[in-house]
Amino acid sequence: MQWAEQSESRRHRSRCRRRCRLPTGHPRMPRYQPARIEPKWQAWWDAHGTFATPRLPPPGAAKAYLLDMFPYPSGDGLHVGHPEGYTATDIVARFERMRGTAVMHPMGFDAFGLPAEEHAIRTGTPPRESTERNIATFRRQLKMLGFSYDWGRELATTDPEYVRWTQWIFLVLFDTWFDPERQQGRPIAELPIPPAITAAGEEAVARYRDEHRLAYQSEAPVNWCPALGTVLANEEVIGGVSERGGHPVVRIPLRQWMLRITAYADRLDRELDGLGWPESIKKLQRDWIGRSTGAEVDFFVPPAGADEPSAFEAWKRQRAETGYPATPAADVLRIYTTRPDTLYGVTCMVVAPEHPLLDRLTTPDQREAITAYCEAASRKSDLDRTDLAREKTGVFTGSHVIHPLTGAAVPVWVADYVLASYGTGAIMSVPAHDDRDFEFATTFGLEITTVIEPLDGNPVEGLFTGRGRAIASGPYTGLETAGFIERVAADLEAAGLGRPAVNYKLRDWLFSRQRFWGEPFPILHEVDDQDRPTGVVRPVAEAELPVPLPPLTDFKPGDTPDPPLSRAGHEWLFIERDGRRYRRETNTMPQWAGSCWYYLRFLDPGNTERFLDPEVEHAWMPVDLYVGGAEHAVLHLLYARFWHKVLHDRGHVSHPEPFGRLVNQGMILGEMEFTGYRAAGGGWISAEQRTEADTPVRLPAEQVEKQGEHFVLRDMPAIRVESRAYKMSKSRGNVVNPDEVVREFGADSLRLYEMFMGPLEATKPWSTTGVGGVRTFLDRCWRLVLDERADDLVLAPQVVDEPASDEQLRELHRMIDKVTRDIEALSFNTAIARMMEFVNFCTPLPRRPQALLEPFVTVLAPFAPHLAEELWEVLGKPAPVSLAPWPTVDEKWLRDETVEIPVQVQGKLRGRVVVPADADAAALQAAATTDPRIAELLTGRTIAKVVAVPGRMINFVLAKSEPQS
RNA sequence: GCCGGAGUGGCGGAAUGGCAGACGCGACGGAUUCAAAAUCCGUUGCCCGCAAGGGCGUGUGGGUUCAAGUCCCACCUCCGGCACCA
Repeated sequence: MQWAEQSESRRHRSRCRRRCRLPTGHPRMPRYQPARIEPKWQAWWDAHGTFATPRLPPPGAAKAYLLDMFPYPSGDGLHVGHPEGYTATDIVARFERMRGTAVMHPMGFDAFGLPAEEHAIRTGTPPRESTERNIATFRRQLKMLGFSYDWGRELATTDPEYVRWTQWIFLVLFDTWFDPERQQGRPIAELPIPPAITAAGEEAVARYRDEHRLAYQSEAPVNWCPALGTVLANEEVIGGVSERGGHPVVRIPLRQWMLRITAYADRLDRELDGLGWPESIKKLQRDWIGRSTGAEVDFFVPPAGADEPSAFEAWKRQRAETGYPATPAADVLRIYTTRPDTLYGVTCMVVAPEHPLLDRLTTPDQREAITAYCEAASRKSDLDRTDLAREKTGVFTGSHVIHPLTGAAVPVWVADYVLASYGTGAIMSVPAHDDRDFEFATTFGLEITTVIEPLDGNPVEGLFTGRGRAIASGPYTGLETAGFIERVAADLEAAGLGRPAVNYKLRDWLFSRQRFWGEPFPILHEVDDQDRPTGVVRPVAEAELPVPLPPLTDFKPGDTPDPPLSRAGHEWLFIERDGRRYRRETNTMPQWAGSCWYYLRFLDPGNTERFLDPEVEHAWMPVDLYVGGAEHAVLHLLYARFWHKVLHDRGHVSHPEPFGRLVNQGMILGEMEFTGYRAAGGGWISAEQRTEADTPVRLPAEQVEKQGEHFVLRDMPAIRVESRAYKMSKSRGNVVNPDEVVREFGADSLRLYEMFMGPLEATKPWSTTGVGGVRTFLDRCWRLVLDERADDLVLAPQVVDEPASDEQLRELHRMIDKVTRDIEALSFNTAIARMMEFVNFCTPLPRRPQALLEPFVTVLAPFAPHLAEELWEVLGKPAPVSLAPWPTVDEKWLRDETVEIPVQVQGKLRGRVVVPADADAAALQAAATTDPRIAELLTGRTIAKVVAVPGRMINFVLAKSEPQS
């Protein structure tokens, strides 16, 4: 394995050396040397401002906003996955520019983030320093690839001016409440205050407002690891201990900033409809939002010692009068269900361990068990609690509630498979028709009552979760699921016992982090003379933004969940305004904040008056094409849409959605690998028989061959070998470095290769010989125009200034037509294939008319811009080809005079005939039947039918005949 | 378990229901060269055949159609995502 890798890379290196070095003895021989021409043209574009974008599109011009997901500038530098999407948008940007479209094509850096902070903790270097260093590397690498960004618009989310407006948007969220009736965010000043609140005084009004803001504070349980001194994400907690170090983790409530994204759940779901996004991504978002419809139902909690039937009847009478209350009082257990048609199958209730009513429902003899159970549950992370493989656990509370329709007593249990954060934190358990309830009931030997049977009438033993027809359901017996749900929900509502309800899996967005390297919140907490918070919160005035990060030297987390910013000096931490003393908010925003609106700031990056000029916004938005990895299918794209909608509601942007068309580039895997397995004894073992004990060994391709379905060892065909490509990773050692590829093959080759690998959206393995293949193509382009044997850059002797032939023009215009359509469809691999065919066509020509080469170079320009500029110059055309007009296709060259038509007999290809392009069905048939082979096949047979598609094919269908003996 | 996506030569991949394998890699042969590299030209799905030609071929099994890689049904495998949301 070692050996194979070494020999391979040695081969690459030696090939590179041959290619890149000037040929000895002919120092001026003008070979294609990307290392020379690429920096030259990058500097030229820079100096001439070739890609600078005006503030507004010129009057009358179409606009195109072509956006890449901006990178996090990691210390590892650019990965070959980055240029894949970047090249795609760059080709479109360059193409659109050449067509006269006003193009917005910016780039920046998503520069807040954990790695920089961890680096800072390790080394003591301020995160800003390492971040700036990494940005410099990324910028150099992006420029090296010749992307046509307007670098004048570059921004980093960490720029103080950018942070200023991120904080400003937070204040917009803070100043907004969601009006459910209008389904719209509105200024907090317009929030109607109930008279009772007004009467209670100014403080009550302030509290009421705070409770309705889109940015609000709440006590949320978090994973706190005392040993590590930090709060951990759910994914970082395994089995109740920290993934790193195995330290205990406790769930503690902590004051957190939340964003009320759930208010927009419905719009975020519905407004996906019109977007030009992949259906799979829309579905991911819909699933994440997780809208479900059903009903809420109240189960009566009988007061201790009361006569239950009469208390229940009294409660029902009261409910019939007052109706269903918006918030449940302590006399009911409220549940949410998507299947109210199974109400008659309820055999038990289950509440989450955190349910507020649990304490009241617990009887003295069960208290000890319940307390122990809840404590154990509180120590588990969400991840442990939702581990499906785990057996159901739970404890009986000792008490019961009354079923609102049947009046039956239903026992109440507590179990952690019920989540406090969804619905009402309590469920009705219907074991016969829900698999989780079934499992729970089976574990604890609870009753199972069947109330639904399948529509086909065959009764089902045990669990049936499908829709069907109700049985043993009182007045609803015989109804089908949909009708039952509709009717029972209406009946419950009329009786004040329940109502139709909608629920979302989406939770409000926990927006604060106990980290240093993020945007400080522009929020002040009032403190008393002992520095204790009074609970009054005040936003920092807009004019005082940005709130900068304090200078710190120690970024380490502390012993308490207190954020690093709380260790800032007093001069940062405390501030006086209007005679009151305030302490700054010390949490910071998560990394998502900056990426929620960068696409807006690109349009107006230098604006010091506002976050974005409305005139500019109106002219460029929405984004016409957004390309990036599918890993952002949910979070980034959902968060950005949410912010955008709030900004829209508040009148700051003119479109409800930011990204019109979205495309996900596929992942680039490492090179294909063959893996054999050695058993403990040293002998080979076939891949399908291997066990954990066998050692994987990477094999060179020469030792492997394909036999039937599988790859086997060439020398031992009984031994199967695995063949696949893996995700690039440092630990696997299969990471391809763009710097090295550019050094060996050139930036144009890297760009072209990544586009030629396959469809943009497909996952595809890297192949270094494949890069060599496109490099060969570029070499051929070079030689098509230039004389490699001359001493200077001069045209090849075959290049002539004479008119192109009809055949050549036909070839040229077809190529232009295909490439144009393929760019529009983002089908770059086939566009490149077509250009290759064109070069293959031109190479053997003894005389190559300039009229053929010049349009070709313009078409090549979006793909291999540096080479195209150089060829353009040698052809004597004024630079830059990057802004030359895209060649127009002359339709007349797309039409053929004659076409070759396949002739089928009984659906099988039996010959071809050449006919005029406009030959109709009759002419086709006449031509086909004169072909001797076809005529012979038709002799003595009856033609039952002739299917002739003019310009396409002809098929003779024969009548059935007796088999000849 | 659920939801996506994909299965086509040795490999990456092309193919509005109408000539399967464009283009590239690799391999093989030739020209050039003292030799090699580079370059240029050619061959390359499998099987039978000297050839002309024929047969078979797009994960598997069915179906629709004059015609299926493409449409429909069932299944298998791989990749990715989600995962007790009542």
